[in-house]
Amino acid sequence: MSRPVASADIFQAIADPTRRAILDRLRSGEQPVKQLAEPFEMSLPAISQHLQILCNAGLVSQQKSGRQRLYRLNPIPLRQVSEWVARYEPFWQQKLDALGDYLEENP
Amino acid sequence: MSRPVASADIFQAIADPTRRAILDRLRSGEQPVKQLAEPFEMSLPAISQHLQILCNAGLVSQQKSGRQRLYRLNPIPLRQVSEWVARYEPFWQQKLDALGDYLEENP
DNA sequence: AAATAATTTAAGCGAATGCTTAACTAACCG
DNA sequence: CGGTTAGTTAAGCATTCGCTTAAATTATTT
Repeated sequence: MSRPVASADIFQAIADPTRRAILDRLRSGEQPVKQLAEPFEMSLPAISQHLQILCNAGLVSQQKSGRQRLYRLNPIPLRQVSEWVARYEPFWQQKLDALGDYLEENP
Repeated sequence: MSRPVASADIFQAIADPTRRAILDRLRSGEQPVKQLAEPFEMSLPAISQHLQILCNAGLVSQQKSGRQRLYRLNPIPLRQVSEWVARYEPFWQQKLDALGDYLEENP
C-alpha cells in the first residue's frame, strides 16, 4: 500500500496549508471533490489524498450522491486544538498587556 | 546542512507532540535544556532540534545564562492558531446543539 | 591548564509526507 | 452497449522529518 495509515492526529492533519484551505472551503457547505479542488493548482488525486487524511482525522465526512462524493465539514475534533491553544491565552494576554504598558510609558 | 530552514510555520511547529509537550512544559516558567528534556525518552540533540524549530516559529526565545541556555515561552504566534480555529467554533456549537436535541428527543 | 558540564552542530539513516502519472471503479447518458 | 464524468487506488519519486551517535563549542570548576 502506498498511503496506508494516514495519521489520525488532528494537529498533523491541520499542519498542511492545503488541508486547512480545504476545511476553510468546506465552511460554505458540503461540496463534491471537483468543485472543492477547483482553486488548487494540484492534481485531483492529491486533493483526494488530502481529503482522506482529513477523513481519517474525523474532520470531514463523505456521502455518495450519484457519481459524485459530497464532502462535509465536521469541526468537532477541532475542539481539541481549541482547548489546547486556550491554555496559552492567559500567557499572551499577559505578554500583550506588558507590551501595552511599555508603549504607554514610552510614547 | 542537516536541518537548515526548519519551517517557520506555526501549524507545522505544533504538529509534533513532543514540541507541544515542550511548550506545555515551558508554561511553568523558563528552563534550561537539560531540565526541559528530562521527561522525554529522547537524546538531548533531538530536544535541541525541536527547540530550534520552536525558535524559528517564534514560539520560544532563548537567553544565555552561564553555560546553560534558558528557554522561554512566547505564546503570541499561537494567536494565529487560535484565530484560525475560532472560525470553526460556530460550526461545532451548531453540531453539538443538534446532537443535544437529538438525544433529548431520543432518550 | 586540564577536566567537566551544558548545549549545539554535523552527518547519516529510515520512515513519513506531498506530490505525480497511470490505471482502475462506478455512475450516468447517448 | 460504448463513451463520458467523478472519483479513488496504485506505484513511484524527491523531499522533509525525527531521530541517532560522534564531534565541536562554550563556560565553569578544580
